[in-house]
Amino acid sequence: MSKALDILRERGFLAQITFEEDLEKAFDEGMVTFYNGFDPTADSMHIGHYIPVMAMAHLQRAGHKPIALMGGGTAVIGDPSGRTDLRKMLTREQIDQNIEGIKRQMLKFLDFDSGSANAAEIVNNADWLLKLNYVDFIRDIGSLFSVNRMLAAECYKQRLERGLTFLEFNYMLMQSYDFLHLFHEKGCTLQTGGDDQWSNILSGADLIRRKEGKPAFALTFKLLLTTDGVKMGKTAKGALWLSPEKTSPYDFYQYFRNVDDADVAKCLGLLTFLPMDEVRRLGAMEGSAINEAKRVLAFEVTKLIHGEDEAQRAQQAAEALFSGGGMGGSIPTTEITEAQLSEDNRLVALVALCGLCKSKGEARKTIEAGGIAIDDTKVTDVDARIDAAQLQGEGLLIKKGKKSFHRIVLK
RNA sequence: GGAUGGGUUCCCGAGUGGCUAAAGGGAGCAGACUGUAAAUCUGCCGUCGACGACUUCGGUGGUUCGAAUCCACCCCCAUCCA
Repeated sequence: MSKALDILRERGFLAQITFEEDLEKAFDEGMVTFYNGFDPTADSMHIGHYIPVMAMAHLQRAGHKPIALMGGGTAVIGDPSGRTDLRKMLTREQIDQNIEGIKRQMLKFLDFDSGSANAAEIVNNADWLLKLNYVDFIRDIGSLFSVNRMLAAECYKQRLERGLTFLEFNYMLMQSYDFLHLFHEKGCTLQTGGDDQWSNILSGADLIRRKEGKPAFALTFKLLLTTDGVKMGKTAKGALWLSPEKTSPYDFYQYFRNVDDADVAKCLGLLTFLPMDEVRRLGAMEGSAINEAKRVLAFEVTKLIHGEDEAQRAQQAAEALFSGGGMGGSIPTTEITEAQLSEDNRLVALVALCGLCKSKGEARKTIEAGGIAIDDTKVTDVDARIDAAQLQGEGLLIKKGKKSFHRIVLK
């Protein structure tokens, strides 16, 4: 039974695969060790990392061994795929800290228990890349790369028109070397990643085939794009993060509660573990009935990331708020002190403080546009002030537009 | 190293001495309509205790009553040549 690939195929993960039949056979014959790269540029994953992690989880459940490679060594170069700015250099300590944060989030999806044969592992390519000797490297590895072929790769073709430094040009070699290294050290024969990584992954697999004469495979996942072709997960506040400190469970829930109709089925397959029968049933809903599917989607995804309790609370909060009025559940809340309040008790200050608006000016403009309501009453006075009494007990519910809520209570 | 063309607000991109906080588009936010969707229409869209004030047009100096716009030097980018 070729379960592993079928599962990914059915759920809509697959973008491109090399030697599909051989890979399928390898999956069927026994445990395949595979890896997926992650950039430890922050201490939390965001929704873009989620697809590979889900795919890794599916593959591990099918009996294969996942390795999460942290790009501690390559992060300092910056992947040229689709990006124009060089990334900031991070210190070793920051990177290690970030890796810890990311690992903690992966624990929910991957089994790192060393007791099992296919336990997941985390490695950091800084451990081997930083030790490389330049001359050895270009002789052993560089000699196996054809510049002509590299230039033909789609990711460089575009960059050639805009400019590409030699530093970035080397990214492909380093990533290929990672694959070779893991092939040697861990018997890793497959690299996975987002579809924007196709060229890099492919060249790694090629390197192993050429240098070792052994099979190695490349597999990419579809990127999480909205129907408009834009990367999903962009919000007013930036990326959609998996850590509750960076994106509250409520906001996280709301993001998926609000996805485009056309994206619902895709998201259910990719982002949840729901059986495909259920995914198809929900995805086929039309008109306002599809709101039910969105509820399920938002709940399931929030549950996977933040746990069932948080998901429940986010859902209750959303439903209480949208069905008119009430508090309850976990609405993002800000506590403020008497001192803060006496310093500036204008409503615009509070709205800016809690993050509903980026600045007091923006808060003022939003009020002028009729976009701010307190306890469901539209505010018309730009100079409105709030006193301590209003913040007692349950506090004050500030609403911006139709979908953003924030509660303010006195500490 | 040489020649040429460039660096404008979140992004693209006009502007070539005062009428310019800087056209237009995109993104974003808000309003109407809706299903917490999409499409459409409308408003906002540098910052601020805001009928006013302050800071922006790669950097630093200069010319001028007045500069994103002119001059000098410097930095960066692209294309061609080496």
